[in-house]
Amino acid sequence: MRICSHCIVRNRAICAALTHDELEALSQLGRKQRVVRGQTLVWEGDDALIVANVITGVLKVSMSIADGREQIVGVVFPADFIGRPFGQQSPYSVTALSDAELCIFSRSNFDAFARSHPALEHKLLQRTLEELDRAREWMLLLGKKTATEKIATLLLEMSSRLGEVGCSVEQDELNIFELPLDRQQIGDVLGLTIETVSRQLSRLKADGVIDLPDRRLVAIQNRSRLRDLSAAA
Amino acid sequence: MRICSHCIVRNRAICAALTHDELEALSQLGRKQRVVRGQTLVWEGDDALIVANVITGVLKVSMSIADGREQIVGVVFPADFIGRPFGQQSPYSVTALSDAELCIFSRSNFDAFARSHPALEHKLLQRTLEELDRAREWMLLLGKKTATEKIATLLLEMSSRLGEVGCSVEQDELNIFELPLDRQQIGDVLGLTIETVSRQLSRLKADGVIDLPDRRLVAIQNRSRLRDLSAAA
DNA sequence: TCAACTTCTTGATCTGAATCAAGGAAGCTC
DNA sequence: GAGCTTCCTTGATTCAGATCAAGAAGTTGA
Repeated sequence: MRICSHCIVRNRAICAALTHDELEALSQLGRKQRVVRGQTLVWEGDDALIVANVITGVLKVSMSIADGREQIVGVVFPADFIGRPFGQQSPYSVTALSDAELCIFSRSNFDAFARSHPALEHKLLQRTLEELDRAREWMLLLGKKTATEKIATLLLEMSSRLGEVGCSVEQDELNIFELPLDRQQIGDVLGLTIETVSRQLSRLKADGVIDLPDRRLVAIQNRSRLRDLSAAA
Repeated sequence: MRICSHCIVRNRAICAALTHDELEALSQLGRKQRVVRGQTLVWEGDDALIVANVITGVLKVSMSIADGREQIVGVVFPADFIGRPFGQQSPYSVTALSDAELCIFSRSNFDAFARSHPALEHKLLQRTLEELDRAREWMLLLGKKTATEKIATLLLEMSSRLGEVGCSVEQDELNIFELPLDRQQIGDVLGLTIETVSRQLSRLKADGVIDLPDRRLVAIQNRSRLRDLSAAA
């Protein structure tokens, strides 16, 4: 892996904190890896052996209860960081929602490198703080929002997160996008059943707030109405 | 503030990362402050002007929706860190649940100090990663657990968190403890109403799993049963 | 000691979302 | 292009927890 300078997420991933030489050193530790949709990289409770940067694709972070109930606790996009540095076990599973390309490191190598490169740790800290903010925002959604508000919030969030693309740090709010989640997974993100998700989406479509050209596509037709429905702060 | 060496949380707070001289320097930036129960240190959406270490007392971190619905997204104990470093606004409020003593810093001073002391940033990163793990664990609870499971999980969590005390890094699981939350706040942590909380607690008492000697005290009488009820992983 | 208040408990009823139950539509395979 | 399979939608019914309502228990203060 000696191609960081061509990496399409180089300006947005945590690697952006490093100098040319440092980047070269880090790249020696990592390797590029493709994963296919459905593949699980890390299992909940297993030793946390790897960390990675996402180059392309979308992955889910999930936790579950012994009887099989599952909650998706994070959705990971290009330029995001995956894994649990400085921890022996991973408290969650990480699974690809689409085919994806990762820049993967052994956790112990990465931990050591990070400890000796404060600029990288600083970026990682900022990422983790942002991730914590997002997790807490989602706790508000899970604990207090209605099904309609949950769906509206998710659609707006997806529109925004999927708008961060390529190398640029800029982002757009997309008005038409492909959901990286099927209906069951939407339910697992929002704490709803698949039937409730389907009904809510049908109703938003019937009300002309969105259109659903096919199973995965969403077109936002009335963003301000959607924002009202989301009970955003 | 030149008394860090006598601080009762010195071994457990993030300051433990610092040498004697560094600690001296940091202490010049901070001041000790008392807050009373109910006092709000930081308001959701306001500029994030301060950060702090908790010396004694318990505080809540909360987020809310415009119509007043509130979700408690974190409970902060002695030796924990409060605030949103490296961010302009605080996305959440921080309010004292009991009288408390804090070691308080201006955020900008703290940010600058942290950036030039990697060992401190490293500790802060570890804290933030642990906090993120806890937030995600709570997302599983909010999204997928029943009222009984939620209450059982909270009681076990409180028993464990309140057992981390004083200067020592050791901890116990307490079998009798005082809840730092009233019934409404328990509801706001768990995504339940006050009535449901009250009913669930009454039922656990009737079943002999716990005792409730008064409004705030909880005695765990059958921990393994409580653990079963919590649907722990 | 009592009045006013706050907090908590308990009961009755309601309701939003879950569950149960059929189908329908889109993709794949052979 | 017939038959699977997977995913999604829609309808009927149920139920866990919310809401509405009343009072009990504890607290504060004169």
